[in-house]
Amino acid sequence: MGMFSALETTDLVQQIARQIINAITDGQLKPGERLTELRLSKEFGTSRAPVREALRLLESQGLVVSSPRRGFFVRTLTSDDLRDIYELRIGMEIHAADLALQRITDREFGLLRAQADKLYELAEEGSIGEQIFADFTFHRMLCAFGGNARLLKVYDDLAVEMRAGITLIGKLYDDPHKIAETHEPILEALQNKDRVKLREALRYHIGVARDEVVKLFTDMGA
Amino acid sequence: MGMFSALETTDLVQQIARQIINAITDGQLKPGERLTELRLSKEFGTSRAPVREALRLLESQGLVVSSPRRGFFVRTLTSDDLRDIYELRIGMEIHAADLALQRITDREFGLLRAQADKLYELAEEGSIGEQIFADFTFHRMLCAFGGNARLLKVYDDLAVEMRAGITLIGKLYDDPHKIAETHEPILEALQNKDRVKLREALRYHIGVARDEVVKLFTDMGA
DNA sequence: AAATTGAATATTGTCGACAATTGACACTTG
DNA sequence: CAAGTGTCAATTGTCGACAATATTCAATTT
Repeated sequence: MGMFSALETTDLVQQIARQIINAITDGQLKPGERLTELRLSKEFGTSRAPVREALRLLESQGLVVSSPRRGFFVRTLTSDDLRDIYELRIGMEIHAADLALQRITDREFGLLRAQADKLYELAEEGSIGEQIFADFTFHRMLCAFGGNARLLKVYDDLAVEMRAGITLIGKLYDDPHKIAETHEPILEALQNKDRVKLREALRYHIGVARDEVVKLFTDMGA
Repeated sequence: MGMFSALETTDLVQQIARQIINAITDGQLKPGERLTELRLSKEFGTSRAPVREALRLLESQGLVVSSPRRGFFVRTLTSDDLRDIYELRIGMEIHAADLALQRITDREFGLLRAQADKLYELAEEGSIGEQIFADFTFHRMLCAFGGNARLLKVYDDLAVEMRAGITLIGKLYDDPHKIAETHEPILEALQNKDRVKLREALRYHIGVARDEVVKLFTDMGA
């Protein structure tokens, strides 16, 4: 390893994309809202070109939609979309966990255990945002330990959409203590190398989240 | 229904992206090859702007990679990449099939049956390209019948990469008759609504494909 | 000869401009 | 007054240009 670390190449497109993502997942930009290139480029102090490229990037991630000659709009999530996203998440995460079962190291398991413990802490004294982020981190770690880079990339894309959906709902979908506890069967099955139990645990765990999210979203009248 | 159908809005970016995809999956553009914007824009007779946007689109699909200030390159697939892609495909397709099991109609099952029969026909008298496409269509139909739009989109993205990998290998990875036959257990399990058998059949079927593809690819010295 | 340096060339990142298209709104017309 | 038409401002699609950066390659040094 060299003496110096690579300097941050501040890619303008990347920066713009990041900011728009944040604005959407924070709820500052509302679903269906029009994103005119000129307005955005003025806010960022750039020309329209990098904004357009950033928007295309976001379009491929499903965060915004475009129709030719009409421009870009923040994607409107329906309850069907949310159901699909969580449903897909179930399938991917079960598969990742299945892969992780065969290759997880003690150190990695320890990291998962620690992350689960963090959930208990945050259930006592954390903000909703922190709880959601910690929960997400647990599941992302599980996917990462599956060792499939392509899967992790898809999972991250899904996560952005999930976050947008949850922000839209605006409240936690269950008691945080209960959420923390439901991670135990997952860890247990992982430790015992029990594939069937692991699958069951994840299917149940995420299935509950899916049902709650869809329900809350539908109740809001979406 | 009106008298006229909507005129094709020939989106330039879309057209360019399509052409580049074809060139890559056909093997005209080789892995690692540099894609300079000026050269492409000259070939297409456009300016660089739409070319850049098309390349970003392809980047998000994983077909090309870019590094800042250095430009775009056709993605170089490693055998690890191919393993990851097929591994992920196993997980997604099992999940899609699981969903399809619960909701598939007789008509849809008939379409799958017909597609499987087509594989036998093509094993006798079809080109390799036709066989691969027919096989792919069968599996894509299975995913579609799962009813999850988001999953189908991810699957399609994966398919583009799979096709690029197969083109790179340049030959079929197994006896076409054998390939056709291995679809029977899938159809059987689907008809009998046997989730476990369906999962097993798919895992085996795609697992064989994964192993063969990775093996051929590694043998080529990649 | 191998490695290093430096100038020349090629390429990207970004910009401002212009034509084509869309959507809104006032205006005509029956 | 409803329906349709024409006009105008706003916005997108595309382009060519320029500065910043990367790559190439010949000259130089070790």
